[in-house]
Amino acid sequence: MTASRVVNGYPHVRPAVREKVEEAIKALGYRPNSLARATRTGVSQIGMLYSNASSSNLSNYLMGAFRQASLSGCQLLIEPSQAHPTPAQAVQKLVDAGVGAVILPPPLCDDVAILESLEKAGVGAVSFATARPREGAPAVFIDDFEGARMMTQHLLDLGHVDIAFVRGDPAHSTAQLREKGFRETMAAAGLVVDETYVADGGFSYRGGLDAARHLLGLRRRPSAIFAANDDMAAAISAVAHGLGLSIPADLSIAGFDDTSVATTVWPELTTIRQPIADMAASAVLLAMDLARPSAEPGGHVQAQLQLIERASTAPPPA
Amino acid sequence: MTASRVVNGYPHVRPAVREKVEEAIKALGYRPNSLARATRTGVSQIGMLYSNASSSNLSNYLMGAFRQASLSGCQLLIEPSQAHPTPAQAVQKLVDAGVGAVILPPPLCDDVAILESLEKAGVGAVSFATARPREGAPAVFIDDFEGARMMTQHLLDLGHVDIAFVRGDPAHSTAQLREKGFRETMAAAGLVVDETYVADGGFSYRGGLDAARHLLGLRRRPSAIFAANDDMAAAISAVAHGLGLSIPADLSIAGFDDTSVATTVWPELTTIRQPIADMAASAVLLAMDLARPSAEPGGHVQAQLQLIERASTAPPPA
DNA sequence: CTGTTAGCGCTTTCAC
DNA sequence: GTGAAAGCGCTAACAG
Repeated sequence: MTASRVVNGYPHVRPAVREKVEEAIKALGYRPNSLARATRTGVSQIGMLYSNASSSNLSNYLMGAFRQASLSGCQLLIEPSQAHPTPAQAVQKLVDAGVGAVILPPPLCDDVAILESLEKAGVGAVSFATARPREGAPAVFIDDFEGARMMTQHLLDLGHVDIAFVRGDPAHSTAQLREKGFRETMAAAGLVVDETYVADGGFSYRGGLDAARHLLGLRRRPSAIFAANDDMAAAISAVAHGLGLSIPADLSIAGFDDTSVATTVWPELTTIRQPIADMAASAVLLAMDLARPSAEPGGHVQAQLQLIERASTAPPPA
Repeated sequence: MTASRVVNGYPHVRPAVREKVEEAIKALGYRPNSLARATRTGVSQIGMLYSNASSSNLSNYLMGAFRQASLSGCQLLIEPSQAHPTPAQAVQKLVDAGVGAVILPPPLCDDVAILESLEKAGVGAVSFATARPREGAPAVFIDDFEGARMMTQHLLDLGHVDIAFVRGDPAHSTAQLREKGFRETMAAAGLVVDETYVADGGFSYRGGLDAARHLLGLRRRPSAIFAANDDMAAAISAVAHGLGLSIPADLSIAGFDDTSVATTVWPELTTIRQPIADMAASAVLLAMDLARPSAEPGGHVQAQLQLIERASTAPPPA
C-alpha cells in the first residue's frame, strides 16, 4: 500500500520510507501495470474523432494520443469523421459505444450543434487545435497568429520585402488567424501588402499549385512566398522548379505545420512546428479528467510553437 | 461463467442457453471490458518499431495496430527506430521494457542480427511487410512481385510500350521484387526493357526528382513511368509539370503503396493499394499469439493488393 | 454442460 | 504515517 502511494506520488509517506521503496523499485525493475490500475480507477474509454483533412499530421496525432492512453491505461476509440454522412453521426457512434469524453479536432471543435448534443448526452468534449478556445471548455491549441508572426518576421529579417502570402481555407478559423499574423507583422515593419501578392490556396496541394502559378506569373515576382501550410508550400516548390527557379537562391518558400511533406520535398521547407503529438497527449489527459465524475472542466493547454529553419529560405537575390 | 464462455465463443454451452445469454447481452448493452480481461489472460505488452521511411503509411500502420490492441486489450509500445544510434538499440529498449513480442517493419524484419538477438532474449518477432517471409517465423506481407506485375500489365493494356521504371532502395527486398515484377511482365509481353529506361530513385522524393530529370531528358521519352513507390511518382509528376508536360495526356505516371501523397498531388496517382491498417492489425494478433506461453509460431498472413486507377494514367499520345 | 473458487495488480476505504 | 480488507471485471482450473 505504501508502495502504491510512493508510485503515485501521494503525500503522507515518510521520506525515509519513500526512499527505500524507490530503491526497491529500481532494484526489482518494477513497472506499474496500467491495465490493472485502470480496472480500479475505472477510467473508461475516451473517443477521438479524426478527419483526413490534416492527413500528414495524422500519424503524430495518433501517436501522441495512443502513447498517452497506454500510459494512463485508458482505451481510445478512434472514429474517422468522414466515414459517416455527417460528423454528428460519427460523434453519436462514439457516444453509443459508451465513451466518457470525446476529443474533437477542427472543424468539429467549433461546431456548436455537436458541442450541444454532446453536453445533452453528458459526455465531455475536448477541443483540439481550435483557433478560438472557449471559456470553460477544455481545449488544447496553438497561437496561429503568433506562428505567422514568427515566420513573417523571419523572412523580414532575411531581408525580404516583396513577400507573398498563400491563404488557407477561410472556413477554418486557423486560416484567418495566420493571415492576420502575416498582415500585422508586415504592417508593423512599415510595409504595405500588395493585394496581388495574397492568393487563395484552400490548404490543399492543388490550391497551392494554382496560387503559385498566379504569384510566379506576376510581372514583379515576390522574392519570398509564405504559405499557410506545408502542402501548399510543397506545391509552390514544384511550380517554381518547373519554371526553372532555384530555391532558395531565386525564391524563398516557407510553410506552416512541419508535417512530413516539409521534409519530403527538396529543398526541405522552413516551417513552423506544432508539437502535435504532445498536444494530442494533453488532449487525452484533459479528456480523462472530464470522464471522471469529479469533472472540473475548463483546462486550457497552449502548445509552444517553434520556427524550423531548413533550406528553402535565404536572403533575397541581390 | 457461462456468459464468459458465450462471449468468447467457447464450446460446451447448450444452444438454448447461449441464445438466452446473447439476448441479455443485447438487452443490457453489455460490452466486455478488455482491460479487465487482459489482467487475467496476462497478455502483456507488445512492442512495435517504426521507421519514418514510409512516413506516409505511418498513420495507417499505427491506426490498424492500435485499434487491434484496443480490441484485444493489449498494450502497444511504439519506438521510432531512428531515435536510436542503431536499430538494435531500439529493439533492446523494447525488450528491456518487458514486451512479450515485437513487430518489425522493413528493413529490420530482414535483419538477421536483430532476429537472433531477439530469439536469444526469448522475445518473439513478427515481420511486417517483409518481401521474403521466412519459414516458421510469423509474418504479414504482400506479394510485391504480383503488385508490380498488375501495374505493369495495366500500363501495357492501356497501350504503352515505352515504359520506364524507377527503382526503390535496393537494400529493401521489396524494391528488388517490384523491379522483378516489372521486368518479367515486360518480358512476358515480348518487350525488351531499355536499360536507360530504368533509373534509381531510392524510394525518396529527392531520388525521384533526379530519376525524372534523367528519364524526361532522354531523346526518346517514355510514354509512361512506373515508380516503385508513391513518393517518387509524386516527384516525377512535379518534374513533368515543370517541363510543361500534361499528365496523363503526354505522360502516364504510376506509383505503388497508395499513401496519402497519391491523392495529394494533382492529378491523383494510379497506384497499388496495400491494406496497411489491416496488415498491422494482423501483426498485432500474431504478436499476441507469440507472447503467450503456448507459442505456436509460424503464422503467415498474406494481404490482398488492389490496383487503384486514378487520373495519372491514360493511353499513350497518338 | 454449468457453476464455484480464486486471483490478476492495483486502489479506495477505513482502521490503527 | 501505515497497513488490512475489499473489490474492479474478468477467466483458469476445477467441481459438480
